[in-house]
Amino acid sequence: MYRTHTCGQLRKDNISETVTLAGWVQKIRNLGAMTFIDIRDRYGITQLVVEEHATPAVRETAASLGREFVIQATGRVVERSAKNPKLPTGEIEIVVEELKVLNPSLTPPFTIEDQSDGGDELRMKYRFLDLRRNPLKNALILRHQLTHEVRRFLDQRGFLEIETPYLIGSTPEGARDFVVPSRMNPGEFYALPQSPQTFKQLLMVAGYDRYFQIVRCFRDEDLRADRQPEFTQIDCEMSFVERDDILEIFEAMAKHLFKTLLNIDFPEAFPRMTWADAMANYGSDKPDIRFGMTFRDITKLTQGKGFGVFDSAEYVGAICAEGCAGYTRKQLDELTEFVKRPQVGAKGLVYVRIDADGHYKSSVDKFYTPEDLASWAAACGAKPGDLLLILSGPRKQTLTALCELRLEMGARLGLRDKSKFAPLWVVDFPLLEWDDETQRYYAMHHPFTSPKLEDIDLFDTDPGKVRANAYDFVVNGVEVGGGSLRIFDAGLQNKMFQVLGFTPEEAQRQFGFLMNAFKYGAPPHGGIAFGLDRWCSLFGGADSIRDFIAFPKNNSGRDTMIDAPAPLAQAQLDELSLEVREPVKK
RNA sequence: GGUGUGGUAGUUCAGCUGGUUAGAAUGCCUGCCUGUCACGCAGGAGGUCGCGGGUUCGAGUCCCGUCCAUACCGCCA
Repeated sequence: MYRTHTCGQLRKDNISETVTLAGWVQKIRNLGAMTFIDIRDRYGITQLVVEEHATPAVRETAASLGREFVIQATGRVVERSAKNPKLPTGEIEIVVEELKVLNPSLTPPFTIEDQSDGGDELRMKYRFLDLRRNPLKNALILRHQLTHEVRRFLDQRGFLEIETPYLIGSTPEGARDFVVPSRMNPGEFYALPQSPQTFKQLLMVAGYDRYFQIVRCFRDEDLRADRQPEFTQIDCEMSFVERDDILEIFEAMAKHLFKTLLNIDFPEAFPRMTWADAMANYGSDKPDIRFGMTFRDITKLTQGKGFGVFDSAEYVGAICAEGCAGYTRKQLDELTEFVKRPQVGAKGLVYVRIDADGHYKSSVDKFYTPEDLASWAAACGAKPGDLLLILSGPRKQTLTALCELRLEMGARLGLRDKSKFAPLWVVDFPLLEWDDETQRYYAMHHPFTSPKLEDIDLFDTDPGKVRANAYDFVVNGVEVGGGSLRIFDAGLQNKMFQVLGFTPEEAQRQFGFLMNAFKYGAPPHGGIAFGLDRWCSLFGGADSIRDFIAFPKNNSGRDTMIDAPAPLAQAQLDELSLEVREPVKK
């Protein structure tokens, strides 16, 4: 038997018991005649003490130890004379009678502590050591609890977890596919799924009316802090449901997760906002509604007074920063620099200060009377002490820039508190999105999304105006889920492909299997998929999803620990009928 | 594909307008220490300044290129 207890288990109640612990050496403090050894495992840390009267063998072994050695110690649990309130086991220690090195360790390249001294790159290369640290351990525990609660919740409501294939066919729509060569079919390729979308729809046709899967998805696109090439979705689909049936059940799931993982109650229904309102008031399809500061369109109020910048602008929008009238010249200059950054993309920033005594001071005093400024303030609901920040230009671009400015102001004013959660449903997304480059419409969600029936006439006149039965679940400005009602009529699906510029032959080749299935009694259905990694980072109060994935990829899509991707041997290439055009430079 | 930031002991970093032998902290090694828990004290080892080229009497420092990392933009149905 390697151990009788874990390193986080022993308390005062165990005093005078003889126990055996096994774990890693966290720290050695040699005081000469006596040596303290902190032994660590997944469950905690316990202090071992090797006293002067220990056997020579024990003392010799103790002297030979280094950090991260795997050891086994047997001894008696005693009450400490000097207690450590920082440790759950801090009231006791083990007086070592037997000590064994189960395996030595090289000195780790960084410290295995909550605040490690190692940089990201190094810790990634030695991920197996990094995972010994509490922050990563806790992140993985959170992930486990989250998936466990999801399964529990959905199982109780009759959802079946069904696996779908990872080796499927490639489709050009959407993100780039990761591709896998087929040895048995030379020159042909599988693709890894970007999502199990079509398979879950086929399961609906098959009659499995409540399906879910916690499933890996793959997208060969550039990475971000919150984007990995392989990521995990909580993928769900239901039959014989309308939109609100889906929103209600998954709202209940979200509330269950908030309650069980963070002990946060949401007694009210989550707010719902149309996509059009989200864009007009927040300039984003995933607004952070932890704070207000919504946009006000003051285009009409600002034009015709001789200020060329506003007069020629398609859109003039303002936000009201409460209590910021005291902003200094320097702070306003900083904000101007901020909005001019290429990522924000505004040309300049106009401000109006409403001083405590009700006087107005703006950067455009030359062009506007105090009455003009007062009318803007009234439109924005501003009061003395507030600051209006105004951007102008082409509508779409200005809304985006104003969104960035709003988020920046929210951050500066401390309104984006990570311990607060503001969930939101964004509904009625547009069905299609025009792409200037390729001069065609693309499905905003995916090509199986059902249009709203009342908009169906617009298909022939103004396809860009057609709204979809599509919805996103947004928390604190992060898109954590999205879904839609699906098209279940072969004729309508054909129409959709037509609008997307597919010839009937192309549609048949790529999605014929689905269209064919729809001819055999497809029920009305719809679903939603949640980003598990993002949900973890949100609950864990982190900006990056990487810490919630045991073995993530770096920014270049590489795993530096196992050194993947890597070139293939020629024999392997030959077997796969592959030729590498340019040798890999290394 | 683009923009910004970074790359100097094992590790995290400092190193000014170019100028003797490139520093600190921590880790590591040795010795001392009976109540430590960021133990303490004394000593020691440890460097291709990412790589290549250029400017210069002289480059960690300036210039060009390149590689790597990272945040963002494009991209992500």
